[in-house]
Amino acid sequence: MSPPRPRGGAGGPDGPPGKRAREGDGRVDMKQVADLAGVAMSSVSRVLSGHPDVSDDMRQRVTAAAKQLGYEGPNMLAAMLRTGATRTIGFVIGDISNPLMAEIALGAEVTLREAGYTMMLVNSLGEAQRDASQIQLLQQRRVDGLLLSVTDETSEDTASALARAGIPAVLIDRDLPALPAASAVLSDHAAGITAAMEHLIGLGHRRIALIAGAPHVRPTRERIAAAEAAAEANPGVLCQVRPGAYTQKHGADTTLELLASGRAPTAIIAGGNQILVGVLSALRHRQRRIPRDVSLVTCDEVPLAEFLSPPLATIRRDPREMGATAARLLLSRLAGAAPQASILPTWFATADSCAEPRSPLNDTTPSRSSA
Amino acid sequence: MSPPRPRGGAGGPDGPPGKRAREGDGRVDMKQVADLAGVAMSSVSRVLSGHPDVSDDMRQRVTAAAKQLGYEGPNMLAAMLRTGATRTIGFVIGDISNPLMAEIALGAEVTLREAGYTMMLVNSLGEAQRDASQIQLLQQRRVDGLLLSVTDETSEDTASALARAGIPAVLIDRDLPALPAASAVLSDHAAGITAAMEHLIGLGHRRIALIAGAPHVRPTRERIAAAEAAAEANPGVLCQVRPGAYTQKHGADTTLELLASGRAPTAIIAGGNQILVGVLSALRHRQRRIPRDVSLVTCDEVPLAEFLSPPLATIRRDPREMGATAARLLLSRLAGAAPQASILPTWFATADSCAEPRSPLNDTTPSRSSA
DNA sequence: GTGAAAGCGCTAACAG
DNA sequence: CTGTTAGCGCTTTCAC
Repeated sequence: MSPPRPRGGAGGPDGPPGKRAREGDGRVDMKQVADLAGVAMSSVSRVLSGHPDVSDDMRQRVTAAAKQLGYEGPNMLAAMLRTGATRTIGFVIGDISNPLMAEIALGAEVTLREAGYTMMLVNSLGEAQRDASQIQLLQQRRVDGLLLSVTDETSEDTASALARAGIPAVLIDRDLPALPAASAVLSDHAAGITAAMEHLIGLGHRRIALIAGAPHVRPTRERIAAAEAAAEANPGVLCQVRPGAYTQKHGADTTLELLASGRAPTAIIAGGNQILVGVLSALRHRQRRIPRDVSLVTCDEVPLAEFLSPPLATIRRDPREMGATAARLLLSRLAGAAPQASILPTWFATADSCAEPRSPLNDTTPSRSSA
Repeated sequence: MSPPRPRGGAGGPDGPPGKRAREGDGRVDMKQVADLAGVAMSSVSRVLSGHPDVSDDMRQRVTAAAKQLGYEGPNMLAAMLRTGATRTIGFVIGDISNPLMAEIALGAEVTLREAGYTMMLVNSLGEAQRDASQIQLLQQRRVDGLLLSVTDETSEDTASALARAGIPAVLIDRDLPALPAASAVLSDHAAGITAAMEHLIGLGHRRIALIAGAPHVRPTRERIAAAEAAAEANPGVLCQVRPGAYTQKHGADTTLELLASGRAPTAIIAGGNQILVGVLSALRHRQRRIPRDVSLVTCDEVPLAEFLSPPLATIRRDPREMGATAARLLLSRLAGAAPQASILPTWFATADSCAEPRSPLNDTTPSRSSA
C-alpha cells in the first residue's frame, strides 16, 4: 500500500556494506537475508527453492539469517511476476450453493491445496455470458489452470474466451465441442439411468418420465440418451423426456403438465436436486402419493432424502471424488502430461419410492379427484 | 514460463523508433502500446487506469493503439507487485459442502466480484490447525482482506496467524477475543431460539434438549445462552444443553443418550444441518415418532426439510445475505472505513414437527418397546 | 558452488 | 498534461 520511495543515491553495487535497516512495511525481504548472511541474493533464492547445487555451509548460513530476521518467505507476487506461474487454479462453477457442486469444489480444493495450489472460485449463476467473462477474469489473473463446469457447452462466447485464454483446462462433466482435446472428469450417467430404467420396467412401469435439466450440458444429454435407449430396448415402454432447466420450477411445471396429460407417467426420474424439489411439490399439490400413484427416482444424493417417506431411490455418484480427480487431472496436465479423460461411475440405489404401478395398463385414476 | 532474454544493447531511450516485434509469449504489453501510440508508458497507464488528467487526444491515441494491437490490459501480476494490492479476498471456510456455508460463500463471491475482487476459497475442514495455516497461506498470497468463519475462536494458532498477517478481516458469525476490533456479520441467534423455546413451552413442553454444535464458536454459545435464559424465565422448564460438534454423530449419539435417560426430553432442538441428520436417524432407530413422541426443531434451513413428514419447524436466517453483508463490510474496511458489526435476524417458523407433549408430566413411555 | 546483472511489466513520484 | 525515472522483490542465465 505504501508508495515506493526512491532510496537516496545508492543505486549501484557500490552500496554501503553495513546492513541497511529499512522501515518500509515491516516485512523482511530476501535482500536483507542475503546481506545478513553475507551472501548474494541468488544464493538465498537457491537455498529457499531447494536448488540441489548448494553447499551445506551456505544452506545453514542462509537458514540461520532467515530465521534470525523472521523472514516469511519469498514475496509470491514478485515470484509470480518473474516466473509467470501463480500456482493458482480458477474454478468456474455454476452455483456453489448446489450441494453437488459444493462437494466437487471441496474435493478439488483439498487436492489442489495439497499440491501447493490455491483455488479461485467464481460462480456463473447459470448464465453462459458469465461463464465467458469469468474465464476472462481468471485469465487476467493469470491462473495456471482452469476447472470448468460451464452452463452451456455450445456457447460461442465461452468457446472464444477459452481459446483466447489458452490455459490448460479440465472439464467437469462437460463436453466442449470447441475443446475436443481437453482433459475431463466424466460421470457414467448411462449406467445409473439404465439401471433405474430397468428396475422400473421390471416393476411393470410402461410410461416413465425423465424430467431432465438444461439441454446443453453433458449430464442432460447422457441421461436422455440412456433413458431413450432403455425404452427402445423394451418394446411397449414409453419414455417421456422433458429437458428444460436445473430448476425447481421446471420440475414442478413439468410434473403438473405430465400429470394432467392423458398419458401420465407411472414413474418419474428427477434429473437433479432442484428438479426434485419441484417434482415433490407438484406431486404434493396434486395429492399424488409415492409410490402408490407414481414411483420416483432422483439423480444425485441430497442430504435428507433418506428421511423422506418413502425414502427416495437415487442414482448416486461420488462428487467429492470427481472434484479430486479433476484436480489431479489438471495437476498432471500442468506437469506436462497429455490431456486425458477420466470416467467415474454412477449407480442406482433403489428404495421404497419405487413400486409396481397400481394398474399397469390403466392407471390414470388419481388417488383423489383432481381438476 | 519462458526465461527472460537480455535485449541486445538497446536499454536507453535511444531505442530504434520502429515497432519491435517481440515473439515472447504472444502477449502484448504496455510498452508496445506506448511505442505504437508514440507516447510514454506512463501515459498509457494513466489512460487505462482512468486517471482524470489526460487529454482527449491522448486517450484516443492510446485506445486506438491498444485496440490495434489487441492489448488485453495490464498484467495484473506486475500491477500487484508494484502496488501491493491484489484485489483478492481470502475466505477461510469450515467446509463448503455445508449448504449454509455454501450460501454464504455464494453471497460473498457475487458481491466481491461486482466490486472487482476475486475470492480465494480455502476449507479448513473443522481443524483449527488448518485455519491457522490457511490464514498464513492467504497472507503469503497477499490477499487484501479476509473473510473468516473459523473452527475455534479460542485457538492460539489462529489468533497469532491473524496477528502476524495483519490483514483486514471480517468475521462471519464468530467472535474472536483476539480480534476485538474486527468487523463482523452476526446472526441474532437468540431471537430464533427464544421464539422456538417459547413456542415449545407454550405447547406444554417442560423438558427441552438443545443439541448444540462445537463449543468454541459463536452460534453455539448464543443458542445455548438463549435457550437457558428461556428456561430460567419459565419456572419448571428444564433445558438440557448438549454442546459437542457440528456432526451427524454428535446428533445421533446425544439423541440416543437423551432418550435412554430417565429424564428424556419431550422436544429437541437440533443445532445444525448435520446434527439434524443424526437426530433423525437416532429417532428412527429408536422408533420415536415426531411429534407424537418428541417434538423437533432444527436450526438453518435445509433443502428437503419441507417434504419430511411431518415438515420440520425451523429457525431460519438468510445465509446468502450474510455473505453479501460480510463482503460489503470488508469492502468498506478496505476503503478506509472503521470496523463495524452487522447483526442479521433469525426467525422461527413452526411446523407440524412441534406439538403438545403426550403427557406433560409423565411421558417416558415410548411408542413401542425399546431396549 | 556462488555472485553479478538483467529484467518480469507495471505504477507513481517528480520534473517539466 | 506528459515524459523520465526508479524501482516493487524475486529468479535465472551467465561467468567465474
